[in-house]
Amino acid sequence: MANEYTIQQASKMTQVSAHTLRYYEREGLLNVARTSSGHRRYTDDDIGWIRFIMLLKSTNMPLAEIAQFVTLEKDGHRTIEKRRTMLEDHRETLTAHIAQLQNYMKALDEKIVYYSEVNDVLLDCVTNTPESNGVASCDDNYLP
Amino acid sequence: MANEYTIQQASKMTQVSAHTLRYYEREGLLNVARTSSGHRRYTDDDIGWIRFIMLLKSTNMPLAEIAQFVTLEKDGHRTIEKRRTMLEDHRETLTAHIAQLQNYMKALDEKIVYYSEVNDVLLDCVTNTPESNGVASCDDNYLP
DNA sequence: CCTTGACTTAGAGTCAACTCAAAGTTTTAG
DNA sequence: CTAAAACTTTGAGTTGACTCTAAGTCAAGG
Repeated sequence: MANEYTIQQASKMTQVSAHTLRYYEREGLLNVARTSSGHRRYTDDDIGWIRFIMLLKSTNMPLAEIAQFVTLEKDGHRTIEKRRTMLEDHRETLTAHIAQLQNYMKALDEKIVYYSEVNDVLLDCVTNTPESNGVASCDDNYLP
Repeated sequence: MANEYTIQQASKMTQVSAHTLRYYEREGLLNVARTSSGHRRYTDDDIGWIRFIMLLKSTNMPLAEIAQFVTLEKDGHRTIEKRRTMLEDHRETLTAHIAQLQNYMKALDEKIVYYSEVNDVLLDCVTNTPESNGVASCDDNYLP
């Protein structure tokens, strides 16, 4: 239960490259124990924390903010309230972001419908001889 | 109905800075007419197109892909089918992305619940005298 | 003991998407 | 007609998040 992993093993377990793991440590997102010779040894807690970092990252939290979270963590349980608040704020941001994406999705759908319709019109143009039809849309290049 | 706008006006109308509008043009996302002296003149179609670019961008389409879209547009209606396909592919990507964010949201909620619970436990620790309770979690710093 | 592969660091390079600066030209208001 | 504001270009700088290189140290198998 007190497992330790090299950077390569940690990399495999978390799908984060060793390069990036070192980078995260330099940026203060991670604080990994070392052997006497200076090699990193990741614990299960570290692995869990890296997975959490990936979760925050995937939901658009910037590294700097994640680093701030870590700073709070170093100050122990006095900061738990603050950290929960950070997570809740982040949750709000994410909710808003998802809602906005769903709106964009609607707009995108409308564009797609529009393209389908224009395509139908143009198929008509092709079916008839080019000269035999003077519909403006057959010559239009622009599609908003 | 054949309105024309300077770059500043276009910027105001689309909320995209003049800097960025020039940048987009350099990157092939935009093709704006000029006055005889070389000043840009944006049409209503250009404004519509910029808004469309912003939509694609907001839904994570990289500029390079948007530029490819423009290239197809230049080739006229022969490429409409292709462009619709691109939009549909993009729609799929967006759908998947939203679904994933919703999953992350669930994971985030679990973390928040966890933090709330830990906080409750710690409040207990504070309420009782420090020495009178030997619960490990009162001293733990790590929160996965 | 030796080799091979894994590890270490500091610092440079990359990429996307801007963002700004400098030096010069054009437009417009008075 | 002139001064100020707006425009032009080329090219460099910035930011966030990596990604790689070089030069060296360490660890495990035969």
